[in-house]
Amino acid sequence: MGAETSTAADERVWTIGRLAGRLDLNPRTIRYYERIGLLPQPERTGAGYRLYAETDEDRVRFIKSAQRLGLSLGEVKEVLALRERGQQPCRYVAAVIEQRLGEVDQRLRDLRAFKAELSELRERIRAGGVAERDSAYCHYIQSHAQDASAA
Amino acid sequence: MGAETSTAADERVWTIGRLAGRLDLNPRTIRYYERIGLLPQPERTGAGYRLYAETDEDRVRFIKSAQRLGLSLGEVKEVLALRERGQQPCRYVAAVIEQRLGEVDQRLRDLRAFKAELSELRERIRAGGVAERDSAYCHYIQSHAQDASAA
DNA sequence: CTAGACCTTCCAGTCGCTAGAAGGTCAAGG
DNA sequence: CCTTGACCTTCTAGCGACTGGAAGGTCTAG
Repeated sequence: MGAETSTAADERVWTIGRLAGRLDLNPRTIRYYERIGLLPQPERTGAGYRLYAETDEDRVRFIKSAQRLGLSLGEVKEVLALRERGQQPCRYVAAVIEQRLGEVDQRLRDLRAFKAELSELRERIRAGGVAERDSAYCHYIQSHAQDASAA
Repeated sequence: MGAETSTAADERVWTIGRLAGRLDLNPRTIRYYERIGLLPQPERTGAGYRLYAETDEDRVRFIKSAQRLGLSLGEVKEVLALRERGQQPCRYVAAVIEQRLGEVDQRLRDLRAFKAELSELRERIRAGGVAERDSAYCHYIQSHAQDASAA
């Protein structure tokens, strides 16, 4: 817990578990990010333990923020790569946001339709409306499918 | 295309490609269903070609209907297994439908919140409100994340 | 000195397919 | 008879974003 490290003044250094704790993540997730190239190869102790500092924490936080906005890890990687090439990733980000919004709208429409369908089926189940005639598999599902294709 | 087969009168028989064509599926999907135990081992020709009849088509149609109602293939397998044990799967199905409805509601709430967040970020991007000050990664994402955590 | 909490690596599983590779089979046409 | 090309077979591996187990090394507190 001492503050002395070899190089910088306040270069706090954590093992993977501590970093994961700060970020509320599974250590495996951090290794995974490293493996797919989202995080650089960290320094190691003599025993091979990974060592992390604040820059790594920032980077993971950024990844998580971007993820929360619907960027895939592949897209996050692209953003990070653009930055590393000294370019502005923001145009790219803006395009992804735009695309994601379209997808969210579509998904909302789908989900609302799906909910209506499920609700209708539930009503029918509640009402006991489907007789216990022997349909091959499950009469709830099959009569529902029939009605849906008929409509 | 002849109607004569060895056993039953009108036992139409198709290869996997024809069955897939009727169902508008990839043949690989049908093999996949077989592999995970959703479809029984079909008869084979001397050359090893799979042979299917109407009962198989019905079964796949049922699988697809159930899937459309949000059952996972694991749950479909359970339904099928119940049927094969001579039990009524409908109670099980009703429970799954109920659960799925809850999940859909939750997902709708999440998605609406997510859309609001994305829209707000888009507005900000459009307005050009975020200055081009050099934040470490992408100022759109980071300023958004800050605001979100502050709120 | 030992317990147990951490760390390392590698391999495999999740879900619902989908694709590639390498090879066998079949019907039609030249 | 032979070839072409569309079909079929199997095996393996990939997608995304992790997560888990196994087998072993390391570190710290009591």
